[in-house]
Amino acid sequence: MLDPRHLRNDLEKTADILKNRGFELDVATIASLEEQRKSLQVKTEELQNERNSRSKNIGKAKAQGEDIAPLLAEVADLGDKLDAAKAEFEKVQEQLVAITATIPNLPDESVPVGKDEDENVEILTWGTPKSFDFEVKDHVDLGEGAGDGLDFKNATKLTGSRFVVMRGQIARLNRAIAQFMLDQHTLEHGYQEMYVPYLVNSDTLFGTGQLPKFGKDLFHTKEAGDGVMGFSLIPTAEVPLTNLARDEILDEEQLPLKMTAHTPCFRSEAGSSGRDTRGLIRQHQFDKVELVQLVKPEDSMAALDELTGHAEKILQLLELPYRKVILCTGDMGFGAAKTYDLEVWLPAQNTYREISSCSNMQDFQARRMHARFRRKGEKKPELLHTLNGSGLAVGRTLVAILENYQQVDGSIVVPEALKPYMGGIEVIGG
RNA sequence: GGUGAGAUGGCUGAGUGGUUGAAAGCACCGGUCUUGAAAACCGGCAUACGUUAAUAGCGUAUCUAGGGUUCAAAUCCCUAUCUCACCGCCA
Repeated sequence: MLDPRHLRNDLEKTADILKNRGFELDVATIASLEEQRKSLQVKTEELQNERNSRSKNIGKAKAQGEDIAPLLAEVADLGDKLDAAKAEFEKVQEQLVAITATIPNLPDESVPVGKDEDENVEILTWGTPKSFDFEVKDHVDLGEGAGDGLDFKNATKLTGSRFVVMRGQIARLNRAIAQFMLDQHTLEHGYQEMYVPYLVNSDTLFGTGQLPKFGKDLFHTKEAGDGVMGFSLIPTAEVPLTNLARDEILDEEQLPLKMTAHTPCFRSEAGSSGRDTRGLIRQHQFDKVELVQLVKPEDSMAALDELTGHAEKILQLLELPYRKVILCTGDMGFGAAKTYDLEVWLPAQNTYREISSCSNMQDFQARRMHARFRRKGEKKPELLHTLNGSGLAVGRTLVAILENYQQVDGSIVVPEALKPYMGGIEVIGG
């Protein structure tokens, strides 16, 4: 959520900035609602003030044994007037909240202006794509070849499209990848390992920005209604990890708070039917090791570089060629002020594909979830800055390893960094 | 799943429907005293929003949450959530 002051004092300027990310701010509606809000709020509070003071007087009069009938007659219609004013005020307030909850974050000044992913800017490339002297197979052929290690057919039987069954050494490799990442982040990068619920309520989803706008991308297991909380499967561990700070006031000394978790992620992929239908690239369920940092505002941009570096380190240790791009204004996610994507080289597609997305949300999520901290010696709590990034997506890492480490006979060499996690296995399949 | 008891400020914990945003204690901050500290004593100590130049005043809201009754609700009623206890079931 944006600071409401942007909408009160800098409406036009805010609208211009949001245009860069392809968001049309309804300036006229907001301006008029704001004006109504102001006068209705003052009016309502005045009426409440009157009711409070009159009620107090009635109490006093009664305590002194006076006749309160005339006083009661005086306030007879006050309740109705107050109810009417309140109803009007709440209606305006609701509309205003509904609008502000769907406004995306403002891009940081350092973010290139652009329309879509074609205008993202490459920052660097790392490693050199290996040249193969045979025809490369894609990860589906390689995985199916390795003892039916990737089994899409059975997954379709069990559930439907966009799921996978893994078996044997491929399943183990998938586990090894996650273990390796967790160890690296906890032992070398200073993150605390966390275990979190995979089902979360709608307050939590609102906090990180999935609701109210992106409910269609989620799997809901229990519908909300009648005052009952709904539950949804998490689309990323960012959701539970970041929300740990919801409604909390942290001490300055606790920051930066760095957390990591390995969780499954569930995405309905609404609106992407027909894209990446083959293989592991786009699944309804996949594993991810997530990095989350809660930091002081002045530290968040440096923290983004650091966090992105932690994700890059994984790719480097796995010796997977990648490139780093900065997303342009038009391609950024809803809550992000600045985002780096890491894209890994996939030989079979002859291109780089996203494997990590690292974002600085600044105070956007913190404002939604009242996540604050207090500086030593200061009275007033301030909003935290929140950051998150994939470190990395496990499924896509598996894809990258299968394709980049393949040999002519269809076998896959286990990357050096993963050997300790593979129980002596050095080559898979073939 | 059943039955019962609860949910009050950072924590503990009072609170007969009426000058209660809320006693008291602890913690914390400032002061007096002291060579210094402790003790004792005195004072201060929530958050959000609105108005405002103001982190000054003033107003409004907040005693788990949402509804309701009332001139007036922490207090009465309904619903939800959570916690605790016992029973049932269970990895």
